[in-house]
Amino acid sequence: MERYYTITELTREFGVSTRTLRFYEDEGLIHPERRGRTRLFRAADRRLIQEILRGRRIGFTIAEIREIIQVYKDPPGEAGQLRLLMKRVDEKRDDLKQKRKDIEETLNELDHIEEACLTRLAEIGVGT
Amino acid sequence: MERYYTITELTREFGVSTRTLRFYEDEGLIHPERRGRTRLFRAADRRLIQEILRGRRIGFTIAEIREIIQVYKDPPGEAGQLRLLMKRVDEKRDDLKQKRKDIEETLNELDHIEEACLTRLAEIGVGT
DNA sequence: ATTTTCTTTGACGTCAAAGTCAATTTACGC
DNA sequence: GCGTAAATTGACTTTGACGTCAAAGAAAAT
Repeated sequence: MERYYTITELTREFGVSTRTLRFYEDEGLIHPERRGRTRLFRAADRRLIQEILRGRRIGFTIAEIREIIQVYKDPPGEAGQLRLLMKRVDEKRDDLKQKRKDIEETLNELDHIEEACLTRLAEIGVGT
Repeated sequence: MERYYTITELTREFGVSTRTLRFYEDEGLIHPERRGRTRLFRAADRRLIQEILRGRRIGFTIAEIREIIQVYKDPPGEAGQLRLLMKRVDEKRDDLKQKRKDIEETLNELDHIEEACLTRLAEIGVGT
């Protein structure tokens, strides 16, 4: 018998609310099993949630996340659809590369700020 | 006489609406000059807008962006404040590093998807 | 068995970040 | 100077992503 997770176990693990997970189900991102009305999350659901949250962290909308999941679940078979998908993938890639650059730059800025703080601290409170 | 930009020039350059720039002014992120009621944007405002949009792209809230701007404009002088700031900087750094990792992973996924598309395309429509 | 502790459902609320719209006011092109 | 295009302001609306109840049904613990 495969192990399953309760909803609160997962909320604790991932730091999200039950509302969030139910919301994701309403949005068609996950489909946990049911025993009666109670949701049973399997390892596959858990992994999917991890992916969803990763998407969320980098700013994907629910719709985008759903799209990606959809593509994995049932990839388009028709050539036109495939080309369309590749175009969208390309766009997303550019988007993410820009974001990565933005992040690098901001990390540099943060370094500068921290340095400035240290310098300033050394100037005033010479202790600690 | 220094050159200035009109609001629509900037909206076109950055792909945002006038409402957005006025919103940023309302939120105290920028302070363009005025001739009568009309806003005049200087090069400094323009650069600031670039930074704001960069912050936006990586998911900073208006409040966070305002905070960063504030720190540049008038860095805290008191030791406690400085340490607090450094803590916040550290947190942000962790956050951004996680995001960078998320992006790397997602870029990999996108590569896989694209490959799969190409393979599939080769299988069906053997010509272009 | 019954208390306590989840869990679910559904409806409504909220919050950030703008979008939209209407009614004026400029500014510009000639 | 005058018409037209652009800018401003203020109010209201929207959108996405949940939060917050309340009421009621199930589970677990004693």
